[in-house]
Amino acid sequence: MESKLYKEIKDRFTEYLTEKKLRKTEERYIILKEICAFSGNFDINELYEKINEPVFHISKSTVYNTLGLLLKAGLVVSHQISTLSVKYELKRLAETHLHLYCTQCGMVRDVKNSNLKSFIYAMQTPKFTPEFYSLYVYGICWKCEKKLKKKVKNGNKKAL
Amino acid sequence: MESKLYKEIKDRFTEYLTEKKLRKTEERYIILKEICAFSGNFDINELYEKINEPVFHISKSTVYNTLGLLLKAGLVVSHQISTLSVKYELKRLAETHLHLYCTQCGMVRDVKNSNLKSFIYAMQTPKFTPEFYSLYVYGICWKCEKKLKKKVKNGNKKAL
DNA sequence: ATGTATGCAAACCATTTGCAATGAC
DNA sequence: GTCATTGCAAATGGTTTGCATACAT
Repeated sequence: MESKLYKEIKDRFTEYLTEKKLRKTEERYIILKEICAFSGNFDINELYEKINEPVFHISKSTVYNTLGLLLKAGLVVSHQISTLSVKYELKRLAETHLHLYCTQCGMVRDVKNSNLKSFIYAMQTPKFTPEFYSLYVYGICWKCEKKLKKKVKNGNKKAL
Repeated sequence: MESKLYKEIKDRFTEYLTEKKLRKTEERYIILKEICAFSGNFDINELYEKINEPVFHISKSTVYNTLGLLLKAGLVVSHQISTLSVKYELKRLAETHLHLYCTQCGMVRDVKNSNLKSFIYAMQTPKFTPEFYSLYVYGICWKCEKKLKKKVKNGNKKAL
């Protein structure tokens, strides 16, 4: 099933490949299709596993390569939050998203906020042409907060 | 010369170390002092070189260790923008800053904006307790824009 | 036919880990 | 004296690079 979103973004990717005289390979479109099926952020491993399940084989190099192309084409954005994981997201979705990052468990939750875009683009940024933004809010998620409260009750004063 | 900022943050670090029963070593205070001397973001190498110039020697392990502590203590925040560089910043300064990131040359410029804080904390974040945020605006800096215009004039259509 | 793309393996490099020696308490 | 911290060296692991083979144009 080809989603409406995929169809639209696929066309823009094709335009990009044509303009830059790059090849339209099957792998690239398979990767893009799987990316469009995510509703929010994902990392390279989630994408890699999804693509190669259960059979078709596309190497990690190619996944990296294609993600790089999509970043350059402005169709995907990357969020590097912690040392251990780069998250990617369709630019289209990311534009109205902000990202809640739990500093305890590393969870990232995307939250929609439609005021954000206009607020940010209304700001002055001298000598700089903005193209995109990303907002991370760091804090503690609900689950971790519960766990922490338990610990405090038990008199555990160590470890934040 | 001990800055006012350093004095204040040093006291909060001391409180933290005391509370957690950690040791107050000379190295930790030297590192904190140099951090306070930055007016905006810095990376591990800039910090490391500044500390060990021209004589005193503190190892990179210790710098990493101390940065980790300061992050836990909530005195410093980290921004991981690209794969190759984690940037750090005093939380105190970062709270009113947003970050302009040039996707061409990798430059990061901190810009003060006093409306930001209240706008962001006014947002609803269900099941999540926010503690800090960071906003990156990606785009093209002035210098790179000039260079790109030249390239386009010369008919270079390749490489974004 | 030409030269880009794929996919494997090896290289890279920032960060983390292990551990003996040091030093804060 | 005890045990956290330092600093070196080695390990780790995500990402990048090199190159032979495959394939889009």
